[in-house]
Amino acid sequence: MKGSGLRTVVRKPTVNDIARVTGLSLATVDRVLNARPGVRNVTIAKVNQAIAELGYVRDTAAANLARKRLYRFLFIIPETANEFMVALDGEVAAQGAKLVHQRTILGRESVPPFDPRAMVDALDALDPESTDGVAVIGVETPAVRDAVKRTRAKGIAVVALVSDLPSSERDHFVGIDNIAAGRTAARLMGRFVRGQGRILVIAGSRLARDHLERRNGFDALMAAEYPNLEVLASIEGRDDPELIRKVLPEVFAAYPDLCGIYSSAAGNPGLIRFLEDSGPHPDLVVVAHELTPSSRIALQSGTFDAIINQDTGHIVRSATRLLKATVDRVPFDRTQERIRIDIYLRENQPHHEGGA
Amino acid sequence: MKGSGLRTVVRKPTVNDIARVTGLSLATVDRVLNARPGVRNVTIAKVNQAIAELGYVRDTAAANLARKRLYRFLFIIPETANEFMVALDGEVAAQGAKLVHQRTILGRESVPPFDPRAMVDALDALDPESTDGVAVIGVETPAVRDAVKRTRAKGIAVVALVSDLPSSERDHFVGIDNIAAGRTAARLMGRFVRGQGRILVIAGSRLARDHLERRNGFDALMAAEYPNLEVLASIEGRDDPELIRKVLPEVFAAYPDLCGIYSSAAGNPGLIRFLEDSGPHPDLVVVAHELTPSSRIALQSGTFDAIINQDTGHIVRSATRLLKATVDRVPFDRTQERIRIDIYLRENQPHHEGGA
DNA sequence: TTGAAAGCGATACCAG
DNA sequence: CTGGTATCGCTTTCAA
Repeated sequence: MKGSGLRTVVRKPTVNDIARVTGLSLATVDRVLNARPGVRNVTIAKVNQAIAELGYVRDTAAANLARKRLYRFLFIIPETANEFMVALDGEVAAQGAKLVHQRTILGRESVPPFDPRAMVDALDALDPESTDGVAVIGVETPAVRDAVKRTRAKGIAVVALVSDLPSSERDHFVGIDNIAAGRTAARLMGRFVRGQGRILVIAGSRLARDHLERRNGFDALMAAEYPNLEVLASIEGRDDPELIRKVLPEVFAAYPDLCGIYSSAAGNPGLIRFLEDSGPHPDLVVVAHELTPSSRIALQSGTFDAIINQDTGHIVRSATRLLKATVDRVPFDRTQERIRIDIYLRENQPHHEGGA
Repeated sequence: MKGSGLRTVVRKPTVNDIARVTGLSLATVDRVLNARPGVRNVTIAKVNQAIAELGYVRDTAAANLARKRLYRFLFIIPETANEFMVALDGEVAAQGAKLVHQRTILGRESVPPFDPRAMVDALDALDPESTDGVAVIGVETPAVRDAVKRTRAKGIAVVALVSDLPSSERDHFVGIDNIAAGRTAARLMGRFVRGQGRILVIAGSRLARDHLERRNGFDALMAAEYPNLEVLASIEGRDDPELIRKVLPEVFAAYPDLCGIYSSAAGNPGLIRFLEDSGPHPDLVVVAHELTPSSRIALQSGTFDAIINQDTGHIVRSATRLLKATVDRVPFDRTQERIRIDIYLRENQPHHEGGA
């Protein structure tokens, strides 16, 4: 039995120690700590010297207390009825309720989906006086890209959620690697399907970068490794359950040898309803995205074979932490912020204990 | 565009407000807030009344500052060389380094693996004066169970890590549902294997509850749903790579129709070495546990087909949060603390960006 | 049983 | 350019 126990009782140095060591006042120490103007270079050097020697690290909690700091973050989420967005919005609301007690307030604002113009207006309306950071789910168009740049220029931190906006130079992206997610779906499809036949892909919007990336990843791996499975031209579900439900009968009629469906976007309830109404499909493999109330049931009953998920709770927590780290200009833990590409089968599905 | 913006600037009530409203002093308010003795019942009632009316919630950061609170937690981890334990230990070290700046110090202590006696001694040596909580990975024997009870009776919070100790009435369990993990492995095996044949299970120790549960879950699902696959009596790998490597040749010789291996414990490097030395096994499906440096490579190269993982970073963070919540007697977020049963295929494997 | 006042670590305002 | 001091929300002696 050995170990690096708990005996290291380290009285950490404070601003007072720095003041004492340098013979300066608290006020001056604070000035250099916060890079405020009006301090001679020699003095600055003296303080930094002491900081280095003492190994001083600011106590954020105390600083926030004194400063009465409030983190005001806004989540701009598409106003769609799909379960994933609803879940995400619910997480923002739920976590926001707790974060109030940690000097953080989360606001929510919804904009019409796939509407770059609305997103631009929402961003341009932001006031840095009342908003420290914003998390957006948007489509990557030049207008949006520029609006994000303007927002950051105003001094508001920006993270892209779910669908990346790399060209906008947002501070961070919080979401999964969608190309990898598409490849993962393809791998599951390839290994689960027996024999050969055709695969149907139900896509969402061609405007959304995440949907496109999934599709590309899926097609690439299927083509490379499962030549016996023919991937059909995808149908555009527009995340609309009713639309999806209505077009599926024709597809099934046209391709009797359909052996797999990859539902790469939203609108799963329509797919589920069709599959359950049209009797059991024992040899059909269905892989879908996002663990939601309806897809959960479909997975349980065997209508779906696998679900690829991104954890909405994690996404919201991560976005909040990253916005905080950005405005505080402090580093963050990469591994903690990496959103996993979750694979759920019936057996490893987390139990739903009430909650939103 | 609508939303519940950010305008709600809520000046939250403080102890001063309570004092003012009740006409009492800060000291008295503090006494009832912290359930300290020496306050008349009427006074207590008055304060509680005000708390309820104002909707007061204590500012933990300020309280900890004033109290100079330090959270001292100890992780007792088996002194095994296996990659999973090494990773876990590394996480404790890494997170501990950052947590110092958040009034939290994480200690580490190692004990001989599968040695109930050593664990009991380590627990009994704990002093509540210098330790607020402890996270243990241990085997569930009556002696350990009682030692955990004594530890809690001393006023030290206890969480079980990775392998549960339900009979000990530990405060929390941080880890996965291992029965479900076993079932998940079985499902992957059943869906990935083509045709029929025998399945080999490499087990760890019969003392470890987590290993047993995985085995039970695996067997149950295989028997119920894949009768065409015969699961052999498992071999005891004792988490020892060398031992595993040495016994495998006989197994392969004895069962030429081996079509799957479920490596349910540690010791993967031995399995990998054997598989790679004995030439390619195109039709052999291998499912193993824990994403580690060696299993990562095996997954990438195709030697392993799937890996079931529990995130060590998450486990350590969760254990720390739960210990904190326990000693502070405050609630926690169930969904955040649930450790997922991760499934990794080659395609959704997280990129390794340096780090431990 | 209750209150006054100092202090935790850091910030900010007002003088000098 | 630099220092003194009140303050943030809460805890903790020390007195009364």
